[in-house]
Amino acid sequence: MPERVRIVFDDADDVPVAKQVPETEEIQGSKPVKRKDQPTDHQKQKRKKRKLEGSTDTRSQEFTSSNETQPEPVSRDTNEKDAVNGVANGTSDHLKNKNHKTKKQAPQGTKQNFTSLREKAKALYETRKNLPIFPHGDEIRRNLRTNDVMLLVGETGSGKSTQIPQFLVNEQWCRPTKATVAQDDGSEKEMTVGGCIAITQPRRVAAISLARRVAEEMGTPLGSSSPASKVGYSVRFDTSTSPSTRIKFLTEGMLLQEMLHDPSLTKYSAIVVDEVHERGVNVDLVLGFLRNLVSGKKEGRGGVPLKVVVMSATADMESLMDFFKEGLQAQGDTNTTNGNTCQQDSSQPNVEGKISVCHIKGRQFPVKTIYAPAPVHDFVDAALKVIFQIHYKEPMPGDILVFLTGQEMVEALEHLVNEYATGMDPALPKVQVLPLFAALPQVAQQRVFLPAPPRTRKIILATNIAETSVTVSGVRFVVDCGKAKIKQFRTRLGLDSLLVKPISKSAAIQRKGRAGREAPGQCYRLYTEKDYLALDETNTPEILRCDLSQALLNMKARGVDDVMGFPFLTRPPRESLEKALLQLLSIDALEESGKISSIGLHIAKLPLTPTLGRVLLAASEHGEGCLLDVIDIISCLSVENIFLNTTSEEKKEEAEKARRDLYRREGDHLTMLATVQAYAAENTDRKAWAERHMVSHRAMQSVMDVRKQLTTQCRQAKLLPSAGESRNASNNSATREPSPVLILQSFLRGFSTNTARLVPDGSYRTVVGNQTVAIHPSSVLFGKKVEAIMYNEFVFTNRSYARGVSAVQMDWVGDALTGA
DNA sequence: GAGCACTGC
Repeated sequence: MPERVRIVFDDADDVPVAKQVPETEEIQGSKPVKRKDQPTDHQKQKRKKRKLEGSTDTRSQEFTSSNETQPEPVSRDTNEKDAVNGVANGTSDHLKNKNHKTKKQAPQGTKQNFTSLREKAKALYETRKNLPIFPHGDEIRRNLRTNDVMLLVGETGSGKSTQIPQFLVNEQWCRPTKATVAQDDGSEKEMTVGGCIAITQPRRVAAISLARRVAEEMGTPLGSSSPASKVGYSVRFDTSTSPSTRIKFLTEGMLLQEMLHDPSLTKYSAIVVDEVHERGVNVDLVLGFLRNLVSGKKEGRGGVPLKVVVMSATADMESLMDFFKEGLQAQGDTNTTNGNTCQQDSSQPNVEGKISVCHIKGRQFPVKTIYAPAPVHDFVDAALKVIFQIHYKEPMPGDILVFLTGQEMVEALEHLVNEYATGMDPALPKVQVLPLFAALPQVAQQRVFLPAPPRTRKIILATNIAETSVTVSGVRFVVDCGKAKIKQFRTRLGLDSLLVKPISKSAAIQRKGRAGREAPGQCYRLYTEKDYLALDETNTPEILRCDLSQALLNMKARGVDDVMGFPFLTRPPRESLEKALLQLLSIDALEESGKISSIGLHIAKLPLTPTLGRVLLAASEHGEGCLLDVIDIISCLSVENIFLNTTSEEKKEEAEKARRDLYRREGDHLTMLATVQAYAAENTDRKAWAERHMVSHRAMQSVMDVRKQLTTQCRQAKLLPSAGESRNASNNSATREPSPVLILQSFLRGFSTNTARLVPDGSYRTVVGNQTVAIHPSSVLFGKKVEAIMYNEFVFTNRSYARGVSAVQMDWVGDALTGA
């Protein structure tokens, strides 16, 4: 077997080396720590030249090398956070001992507790001082004293997420200020404005772990653990703050939610928007609202300025600069009606001076890039060759991380690598293949983090989950296929497409950076350098790829009536905006005038898509029992798949058997209801119950969280009687029979356009648009023929699929479409 | 006969 692999490589050796020296990507500076043995750039150039003239380095004959040495601006710094945590763990043992000693004298004393917190913070200060951003503290403070807006490029490992809030928290402008604030009704009110700093994060875990770290560095307890805590966080289902909180980490969605109640963000003196380069829809909305705030008159803040710091890991700051400049200009020259914005910066000195830009180098080991000499068509085959090429030639240690497009490819390659490895020379180190994708059970995902057995190289086969969400240590080799599956909403068809597309340059750089976390590394790109240079610079912002109805409802709820005039960092096509407006109109979230309706306002407050929110309100009209049932179903729909994947044929049969008592012939919605109710009724061991029924316990825990949140909100909105009021016995879900007709009719109020009818040839055609759609194989209705179906999602992968499907009657669909 | 990745008072 190994022979075969070798032969493949020998073939490749005949490929002539067509090496071009790249003009780009050779940026000086930012040397990683502890690298005395590294050659200088001059030496590297020399070596590169030698290689071109025909070196003995066999590696370069298979893959041309661009010899990138500089740490590129690697986006997304989960790394940074991990690195920081790693150091923290290193010191904490030592501190724990200290702690232990002092505890003997005053075991329970709060005072003692604070002393140890301070000691720990003191020790951490030494680490903080070494962060690349640390020397920039004064400069950053100085800039923000005069400017309200600051753009900061901080590469991976620069320490920006943890240090910026600490740099600013003791500034004069960050103190709470008494101000006279204009109220909505025109009256004025004396109130305190400012005092807090908010830092937004795209992910929950990041928000929580950063808060924990910053609390440690500041020597303060975390969040709600003490009323004196200065650092807290707020994410969905988990808010931990205190009356003394001055620094708060929150998810972008949480900040939007806060803005719904306090549009002027009166609690805050500064908002730090971190990781903007990820460009989720929420961050685009946050930036639009913040631009309006900083360039407005700030009546809602009694004139107290709000400082905005926008942080990104990629250097693409020009568009952000223009974005904020435009807002401040509009404020500055209200008299000028000149349509052309000034090209020359110097002609707008007032505006220019209000925005500062700061660039902080990161800390990353160099990663050498090796390109495929010719375009690759079979990624599985190409990756297999490269994996063994690395394994044969490169010394241990050094794990390999392979980026592939999806589960299918991961499993195919896993199979092949294992097959080759069985015939490998026993003298060679062993290999351990570890698949990694989101649908993999948690336990299997965790295996990636365990150290490999002795003399074993880990080979991690991952989807783009490893690009942002998960950091694996020990990786020195990255193999990148250059593609990813990307979900795109197609307005015209009203469906989501999940297609394999080339990644962006910044994603390629991000993937490559995963090899240089702990030591110099190598990145094998399974595409040519020419193809790399042709990639888009950045990922397509989500706002161009998704259904905009939720974003628009969000804006309408904040009083933005002219959504076409909203300051979008990237403006979605007019067609998408119009489609979303029509969609909102069709569910009565907007009035004919385009203003938000009372129904719309209600829906905007729910943590649901507008359609699901509409369903919830429709269900409330059918009584308490129906609403409770619909909440159960909606909770499932807003969570990942609750049923575990069935990989093998026998497992599939096993699952069918285990779930038989949960399946409902009416379809997926009532099946979900039966599952939630059975799970909730299980009072002894829910985990065991889930395992028995091949239901994901993790997903069900999330379902229960959402269910609780929605129930609470419905009680507050008086859609349900308050918790204290005794429930009508007939409404107890354990004893009451659900009404499938009422439930499905409630769903049709939101999903009337997501319906299809059976046509004589046995296929389904959408009622609106007459497109062919197939029931997704994961549905309980898969292979069944009913008069008509209603579905939650319309997805195009290899063909058009309806997911989340229930049987409905055509006359219900007719009623729902005509609004009867 | 099939599942890129996140997120929400």
